[in-house]
Amino acid sequence: MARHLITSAIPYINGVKHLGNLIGSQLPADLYARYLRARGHEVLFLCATDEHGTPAELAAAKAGKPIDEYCAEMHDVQAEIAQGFRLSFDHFGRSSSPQNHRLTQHFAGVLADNGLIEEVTEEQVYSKVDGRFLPDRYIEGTCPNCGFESARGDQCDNCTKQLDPADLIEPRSVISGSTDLEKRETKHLFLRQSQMKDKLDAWIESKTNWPVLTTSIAKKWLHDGDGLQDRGITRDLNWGVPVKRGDQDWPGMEGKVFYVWFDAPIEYIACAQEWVDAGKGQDWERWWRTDKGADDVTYTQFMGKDNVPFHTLSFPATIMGSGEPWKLVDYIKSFNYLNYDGGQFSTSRGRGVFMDQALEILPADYWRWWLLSHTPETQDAEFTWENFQASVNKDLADVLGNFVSRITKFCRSKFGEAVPEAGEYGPAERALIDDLTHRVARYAAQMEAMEVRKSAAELRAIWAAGNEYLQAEAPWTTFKTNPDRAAAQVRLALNLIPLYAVLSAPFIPDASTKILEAMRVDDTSWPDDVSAALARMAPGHAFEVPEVLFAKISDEDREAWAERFAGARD
RNA sequence: GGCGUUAUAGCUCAGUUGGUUAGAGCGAACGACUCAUAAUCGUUAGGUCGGUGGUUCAAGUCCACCUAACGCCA
Repeated sequence: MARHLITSAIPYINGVKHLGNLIGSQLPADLYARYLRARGHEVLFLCATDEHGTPAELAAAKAGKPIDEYCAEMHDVQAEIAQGFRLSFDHFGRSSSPQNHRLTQHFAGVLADNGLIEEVTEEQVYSKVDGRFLPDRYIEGTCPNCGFESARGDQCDNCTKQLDPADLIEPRSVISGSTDLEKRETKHLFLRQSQMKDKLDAWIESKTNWPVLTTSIAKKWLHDGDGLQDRGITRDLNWGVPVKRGDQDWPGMEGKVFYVWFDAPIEYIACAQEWVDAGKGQDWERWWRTDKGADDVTYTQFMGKDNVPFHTLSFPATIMGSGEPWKLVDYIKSFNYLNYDGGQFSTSRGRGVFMDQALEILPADYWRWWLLSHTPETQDAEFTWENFQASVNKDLADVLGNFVSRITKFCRSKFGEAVPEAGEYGPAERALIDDLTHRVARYAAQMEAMEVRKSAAELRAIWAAGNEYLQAEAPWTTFKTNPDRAAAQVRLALNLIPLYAVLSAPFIPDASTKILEAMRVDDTSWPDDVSAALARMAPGHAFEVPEVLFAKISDEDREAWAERFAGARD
């Protein structure tokens, strides 16, 4: 029994996320959390919404709502969708929480005390009409290079030339369209990451068991060009954590907030406080303070590759720089991208399947299985409707669903809806148990190692082993000449069902529950002893033939969905 | 323009530090079975591992160049 802290990258607040976001962090994190709980470990699995920053402000403005109201609503929407996908967070927090405000200000304070914060004065574009500074990409104008009229301040979308807002002809605010812009001086805080480069470098070097995707990205940022750069951690915005030095005002920083990338990872810690304050647990420091019990915690983070720099460098710089005994991450599992039918998922163009839409058309288990069994672990992966339909129909409906169906129905017709008691197990049964013992051990090892696709493949092989056994032993034939022998075969095959349900629960929790209910099995303990686990349903144990577990996806459905999600959302 | 990633059977993907006849699932063909969601099980076919050259006793696995796709950056 060990203690595991697990966090998933926190999704941004401005809208429903697509399947690529889901498989890139939350879903594999959930798989791991469920597996570890099933093995009897103590798990704290946290996630939250990332609520600060300009995109959130603009999304709220577009929705015609105050920013705080908008975020509260979107948080509830995302929380409900997460529940719909059965993401088993112990708490789904908010980076805008008072706990995170205090903690973020605390970290900034101690970092400043340790000489790791620098005040820098720079010029930025200010829009008088909007009453705010404008980030580069929120300034538009005519491209000096190609004449394109909607070139953004950072780059022209037409000729791809990189631009400075000052280059634009007739620059205007994207927010209001106002051309009344000017350059103003503004002061910001920078986190002196460069001071900690060697320490971070040594730390990354020591993580020899991390995925190469994780370490290679970290090393690139550490060593490329001039090496790790200091990073601005404040912005001229209204919505965010007000800049304070601990609980003291920060002279010269009035009206400014911390940059979203500074406060977002700190929410991992604040979220544990929210978890306690919500009455769901107690003593969050036992998970986060190595001086208060977190020394024996194993902390694992899950994220897409775009988030790796912040988790391998920026956030550790914050933790290390504080000089306080906060828990550092032990393992970072990162993922590549999921592409949609030959291209990228696109939130802006509505291309691909979004989480709410996915749940509208199919139960969560279908998505969980396909996504997890195709997780982009070693390279970018590809979602196509043909592949989705084929995989789900074959794996879930045919291999697993039909297995449950065929053996329960056969038993019902020959022996009734209870486990038959006649007959003894012979060599074939012992061989199956032996085979499954090895397979379950391999499955556990893959899950332990967070090898998601390999775990899924092994689980499928375990399902198939039941079909192989039935096909080879053919109880329907045996029954004609030796009913007792058939009874023993059916008894073993029936017992495979709850075994499969328990093993499969991290992947397909709903189906697992349905199966166990139909089999009337309450014992969901992990099958450390496969032989014993296959005796869970004793002779005479009554069960019900379950409803069809997984209906197949028809060609008509597939074609309709492919068309619906090709682009231009709603 | 610079940097980086990827390119393995029709499809989706595995292939530790270079080492026997390159693997899996799906799809295909054929066969078996008929309990089951026309499901299952078995067998077979299919790849000069993007191209060229090089290092090595030995390269999908290292190096150079080329091509293609994608990504990041100034």
